[in-house]
Amino acid sequence: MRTILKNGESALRARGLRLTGPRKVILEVLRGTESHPTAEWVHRMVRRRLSRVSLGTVYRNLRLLVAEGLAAEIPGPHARFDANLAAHHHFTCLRCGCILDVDGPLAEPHAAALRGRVAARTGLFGRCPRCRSSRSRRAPARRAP
Amino acid sequence: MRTILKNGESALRARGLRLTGPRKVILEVLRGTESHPTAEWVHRMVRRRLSRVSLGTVYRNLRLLVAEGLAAEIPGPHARFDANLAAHHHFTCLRCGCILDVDGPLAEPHAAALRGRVAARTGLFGRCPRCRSSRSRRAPARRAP
DNA sequence: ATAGCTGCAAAGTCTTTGCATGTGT
DNA sequence: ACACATGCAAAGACTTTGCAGCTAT
Repeated sequence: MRTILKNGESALRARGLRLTGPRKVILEVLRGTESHPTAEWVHRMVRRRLSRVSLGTVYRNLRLLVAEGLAAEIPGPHARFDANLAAHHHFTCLRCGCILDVDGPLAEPHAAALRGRVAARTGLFGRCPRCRSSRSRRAPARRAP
Repeated sequence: MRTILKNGESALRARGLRLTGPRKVILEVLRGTESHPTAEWVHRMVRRRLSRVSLGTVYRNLRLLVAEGLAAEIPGPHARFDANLAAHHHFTCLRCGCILDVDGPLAEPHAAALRGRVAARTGLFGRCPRCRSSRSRRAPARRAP
């Protein structure tokens, strides 16, 4: 954890970006979770430590981390962010909204297009096993966060 | 084409949905393109034939087609829609926004989760070959539509 | 000192909805 | 007839941005 944070921090420094309080906490929150939090969830967590941080700042920093390659974004309304850059994919259920990590590699020929430093910015969409086996038209309770 | 439309129309009828002018044209436009149009693009095309159709109606019908399983949606701001339900995947470039079709199957174990009638509602995100080879930070001209 | 950040709030962008009016069946 | 659809415009949800005041370096 310490190492991870150091990495993130030095990565920022190396690019001439400042290590402000809000930014540091945002990075820590993002790296400290296995979930794929929304900006709002990150905001809530950050506020537990720095109560005056605004949602705007959270968005700005999240986008900055993505732009710098330090985090991945899962597009969509309620975009989710992920600091786990080890190559993996996300499966997003279009019905209940849950997100599952998928570790395996993709089959060629797409794998080639996904390798490299942006490899983690990937996603798969469909319906999760739970929703597929459920008959109702309504989605099951939406998973947090 | 005739068959395809008939299929779509009877599928709607079978569910007790009406075949109104706007709805018919929206379905035709969607089935008549290989691109992955946004709601706005569909709206423009529909208006060439029925000039009074509103964007709201286009959205309503697009969502209805997705809900009925007659079209797939690629989530995100500027959501894109696709009436090609043959199993395939979409690769979306996070920088320039282009979308490429990918025909191959996915590697296990995710493939299992994607098979079946919702198999087409899938997507891959990353950076397209063009953007990956380009050095600039700005995205190349956004591809139409 | 000073370029970069931040909080705040206002403005955007894309999408959904309410309501009165139309229209397939 | 009458339930379902539509057009219009207003409301929403989420995200971005302008600006004046802070703050790492």
